[in-house]
Formats: sequence, C-alpha cells, structure tokens
Amino acid sequence: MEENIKCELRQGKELAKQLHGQIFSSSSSSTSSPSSNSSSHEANEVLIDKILLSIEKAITMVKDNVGNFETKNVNLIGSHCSHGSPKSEVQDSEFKHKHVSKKRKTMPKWTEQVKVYLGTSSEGSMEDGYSWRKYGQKDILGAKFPRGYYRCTHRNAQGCLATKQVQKSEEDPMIYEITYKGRHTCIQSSHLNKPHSSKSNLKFGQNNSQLNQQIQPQEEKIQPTSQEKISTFDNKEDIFSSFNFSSPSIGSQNGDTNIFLETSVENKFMVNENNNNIFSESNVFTLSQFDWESIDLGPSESDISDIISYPNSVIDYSIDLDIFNNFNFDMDFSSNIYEL
DNA sequence: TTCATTTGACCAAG
DNA sequence: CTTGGTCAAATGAA
Repeated sequence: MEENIKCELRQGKELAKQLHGQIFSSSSSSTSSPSSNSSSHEANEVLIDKILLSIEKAITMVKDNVGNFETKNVNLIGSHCSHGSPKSEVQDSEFKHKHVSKKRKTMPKWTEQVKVYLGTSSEGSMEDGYSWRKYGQKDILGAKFPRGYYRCTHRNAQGCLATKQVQKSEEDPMIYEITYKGRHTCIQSSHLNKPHSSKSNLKFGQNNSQLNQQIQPQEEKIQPTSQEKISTFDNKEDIFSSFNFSSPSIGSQNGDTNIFLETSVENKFMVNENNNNIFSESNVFTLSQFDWESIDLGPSESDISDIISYPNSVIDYSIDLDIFNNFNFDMDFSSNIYEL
C-alpha cells in the first residue's frame, strides 16, 4: 500500500517535472517567453490536472492507510507552531469538508497563523499588505474568542472578493489565525508604495476590547518582522497557485502570487522535523531554478514522513513529506515580500 | 460629511 | 434547530 502512495507521488513528481520543462524549456532554447502560446498553455493545464489527481490519490491512500489520520493531522498542525492552537479544529473540519462535501469550493482558501510579538515595539498589527474592512464579528461555538470577518476594502470599487477571518488563538493569545478566502483582484495602492499606510489595518484590534486586550495600538511603522507567519493551504489549488503555475495573466492580477512570479523571493521553507518545529534556514528559491530531480521520494526505504533535505549548489531547501499527510504546505513569507 | 466599526438580525447549510 | 457567515442600521472617528 505504501508503495502505491509513493508511486502516485513519483508520478506526480514526474508530471511536475514535465510541467516545469514545458514552462521553462523555452528559456534554454532562447525563444519566446514561457506559456506564450495557447496550446502549451492547455498542455500545462492538462499536466496540472494530472498532478493534482496524483496528489489527491496519494492523499486518499494515506488517509486510508492511516486510520487515525485526522487525529494525526490535528497533532501535526499543533506541532507546527510549538503552541497548540484551536487551528486544529478549523483545519480538521475543513479537511472533512474537502473530502466529504463536494460543494462550493470556488474560492481558494488558506490559513495563516500570525504570531504577534508583544514585546517588540512594532507589534500589534495584522498587517498583511492589504486593506481590509470589518463587516462582522461572531462568537464561535466552543471558541473563547470571537471571530472577526473582514473583506477587502476595494470590494465595491474594484469588485475584489477577497475576505479573511481573524480569530485569536485560545492557547496562545499572541497567535491569530487568519483564514483567507479568495485572492485579491484589486489594485492596492498600499502595495505599490508602502503597505503600512492602510488605516483599516492599523486600526485592527483597537476597538475590539475582547480580541485585543493586550495589543497596543500602533501609530505608524508596522514591520512584518514582528510577526511570524505560518501558512497552510486548505485546498490543492493553493499549493500550485502560490508557486504560480498559473499563467502570467493570472499572476498579473496583483496578488501575493504575483510577487512570486516576478521576483526572486527569499522564502523560508519550514521543516517539520520530527514534529518538533525546527525550521530551515532562509533560502533563495525560484521556480525556474527548482531542481525536480532533487525531490526524491526514495525507492524503497524510509517512512513517507522522513525528511528530505538536499543541499544544492543553487538552492538549499528542505521539504517535509508530512505535507502530504496533513495536506498543508507551510511557508514563511519573509518580511521583505511586503517591501516589494 | 465620509468612511470604518459595531452589533443584532437575517439567511443558508447541515 | 443550530451554527457560521453576511447584511445593514446605528454609532463613532477623522
């Protein structure tokens, strides 16, 4: 059974390599830019579908294989951030949703855990580079803190449907779980210059005494370095969209994905090493440099949850195959993303 | 006056 | 019916 899982993953890897080749083959042959013609575009989409299918299959197998998968999932998620958190509850239900209910999955959705360091001088903001408008707050059953509902400020002006939900972690008051739904299709002026000028962002937490008792209001100067972000993508689309396998036209809609496409971003690939929350160093990672050969699922030995870490002359990355267990892909977008 | 937040009501899904 | 998500009137801040 485990072999089948690996087989599926290998197949997915092969397909991903093919896709990578299709996208970037033109650069080696000094021809036009990638995915410039529609036929290769369609071929790419086919490949992506196949990759997703393979991963989906593998996940299903893992789930079947591990009877207590969901329990394990909860623990793993908790281990991501060394503070157990009610995030697990959300994740769990969302996971069930994905596999049981096939309804309404149009919006990409992912969760970030943002840790706010109260000790520093520049904390207290949920700054993420976008301006949000709060439109509701709700007490959630079983949760100690209410959940805040935000939508993009430019919803009316630009029809941007991005929303987010913010909830304080019960276990660690310094952690906020932010669930984003939908991607920004708006042009955020704060993105063009400094993301820190958003009034609504700066105001976050000022009025909600229950949610923000310990958070001091900030006047200016919000540095994302005072936050630690842990992102978990809740559906398969997000895994790939964050790597920007999608076409440049999609990437140009000014989202965070755009940053990935156009610049060599410094990422931190977090490694869930022995579930002990040990992170790798910050690495330069660009898709065009990605070496698919280095991802080796291992011919026979080793547990699927073993960590694979291959130093490489160009990049140095570590990927924990547990991402296939809990179906999360954790990334830490370093602060300089927002400076772009 | 304008724009954001608060908060109870409403609605849809389960 | 319960619950999560959204609406919209009231309220507040600039």
